[in-house]
Amino acid sequence: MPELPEVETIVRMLRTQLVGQRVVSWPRCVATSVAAEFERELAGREILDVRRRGKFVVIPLSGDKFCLVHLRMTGRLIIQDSTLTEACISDPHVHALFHFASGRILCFRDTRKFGRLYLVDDPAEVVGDLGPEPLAEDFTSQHLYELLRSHRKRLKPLLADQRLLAGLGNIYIDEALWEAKIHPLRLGHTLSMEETERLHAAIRGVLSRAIENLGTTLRDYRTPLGVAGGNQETLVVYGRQGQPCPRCGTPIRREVIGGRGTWYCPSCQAGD
DNA sequence: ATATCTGCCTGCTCGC
DNA sequence: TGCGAGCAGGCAGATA
Repeated sequence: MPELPEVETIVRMLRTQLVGQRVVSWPRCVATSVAAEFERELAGREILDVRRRGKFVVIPLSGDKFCLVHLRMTGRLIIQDSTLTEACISDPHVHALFHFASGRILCFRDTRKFGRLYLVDDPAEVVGDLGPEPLAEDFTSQHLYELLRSHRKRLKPLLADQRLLAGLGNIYIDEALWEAKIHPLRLGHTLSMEETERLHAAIRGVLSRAIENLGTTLRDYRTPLGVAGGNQETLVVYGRQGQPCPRCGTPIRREVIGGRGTWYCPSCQAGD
């Protein structure tokens, strides 16, 4: 499932491949009037940049429009040679296809159809409510401290709330909490400054490392050129119930918190 | 304000 | 072997 590092990896590759390209057509999308509108609106526009905001891909287009993509669980953006256009169109999971004058295509493929495409005048219509970027230079531990104190929520659902902090998902929350040695059920406002500094460093460290490794591939995620990420090798707790904590040897525990599978070390991360 | 539940989806795993 | 049940989870929306 693409979280911040996966989207960042995708955005970097798309940027090198697509900036300056012109959308020729949009031959296929879901059969709604909205899709027809998409096709009409996109044709002829040039891709000016490819950026990321939280887990969104943000594509500024010529003519003051923005295309935004959220991959949710299984969404993928794939760059291919147009010789494969027919194969893409006959793929039942391909829901949209950008054609470019260069002869390449960009496929939006999503087996579970949770992903979303947007075409808007202002990105704020879609991402206006997102919290700060955890990797931004000006996102300090003091900011995180204030953010944690502003809500009486448990850390797991708090860190997953995109309105409070943008980009974290199930995997990196669990990994960051393990690294910071903090229990996922702790109430955010009970963290000391020292604990907050540990969490701040852990979040940024976990995300930065994942970007260096081109993202975490557990099943579906691939870069736009079809390559799996390598960060799954570095995961310590996510999906590893019963396996020994590499820090203390205690078996990793799985618990459902806020409706999500949550993995943590009951010894290192004691005290909820 | 926060927690909990449902729906959206499909592929995969598990148990019979 | 085959099949149905249950599960996974980001997010929106409803409800407690």
